[in-house]
Amino acid sequence: MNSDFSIAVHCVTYLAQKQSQRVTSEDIAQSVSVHPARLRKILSILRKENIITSKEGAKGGFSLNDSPEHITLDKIFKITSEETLVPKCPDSNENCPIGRNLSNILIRVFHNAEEHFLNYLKGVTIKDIIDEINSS
Amino acid sequence: MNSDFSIAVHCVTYLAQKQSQRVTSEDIAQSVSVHPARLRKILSILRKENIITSKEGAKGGFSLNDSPEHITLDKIFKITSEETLVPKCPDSNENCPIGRNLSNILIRVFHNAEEHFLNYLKGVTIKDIIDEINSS
DNA sequence: TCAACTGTAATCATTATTATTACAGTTAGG
DNA sequence: CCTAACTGTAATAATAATGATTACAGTTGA
Repeated sequence: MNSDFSIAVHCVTYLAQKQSQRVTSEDIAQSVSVHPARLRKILSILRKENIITSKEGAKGGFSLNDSPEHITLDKIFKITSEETLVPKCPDSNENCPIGRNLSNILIRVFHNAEEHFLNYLKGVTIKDIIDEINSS
Repeated sequence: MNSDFSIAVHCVTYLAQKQSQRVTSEDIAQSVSVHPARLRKILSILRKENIITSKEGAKGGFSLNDSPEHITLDKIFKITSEETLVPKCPDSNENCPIGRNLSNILIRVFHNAEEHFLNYLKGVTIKDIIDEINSS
């Protein structure tokens, strides 16, 4: 798993703190310590899902599109990292009854496990995170 | 996440099918399609946790130490891949209130989410997997 | 028109993962 | 007690994934 998810959460949290002000990828990069070009790629995913809005050109930038209490972490996880929990199985021996079947079975098991994982994340919103930050 | 977990499950399932026969890492490698030296490293973890037994020397090899219905996937996940679900956060800006606090908050959130994940895996045993293999 | 942005692809550097080699230590069986 | 067949483990090399950086076309406000 790469760190797109945690970076995305960071971006959204950052934008939420800035209210509806428009901020540049350069600004956000200051907080996340990640290259603006990479941020823009991740922000682009969030935009396609309507979580944020972007504006090109001078005085352009990014801003939040939804309220922090409506943005749940499972949504962000799904769009940035879905399926990354499913383990890669080596392509095992097709002639072995275990090798042949195991990978599909494990993928199914992991699918279900990921669902439990997401189900928990569904209960956590950006507002929860902001509250935690403010109380610490 | 590397594929140690799925390889470990494969090994245990394989040994379970072989009953208490002793098999070599070379044998298992045939089924998993992974280098014997890597398998021995993973098998070594399983041995330390008493899931399997190993015997060195001529006629040596590996065999299962526990019954398939008692071996749950969460156990295997924990010993091979614990904490791998927690996303790596870039070391964000200490001078930014969000950067400073977010990584700890996310780690906590992911801890909890991983627990839900493991909780599901706890309900799946090696016997379940063998049954699925046999019925397919 | 130009400076300040986003959007995106291409390239390069770094890190993680995996395969392979090597060899010391153990053991069964002659 | 020798030797072939194993495990245990470290070291090295190859490959793949991730991330940083550069580059530049396209958009926009002033």
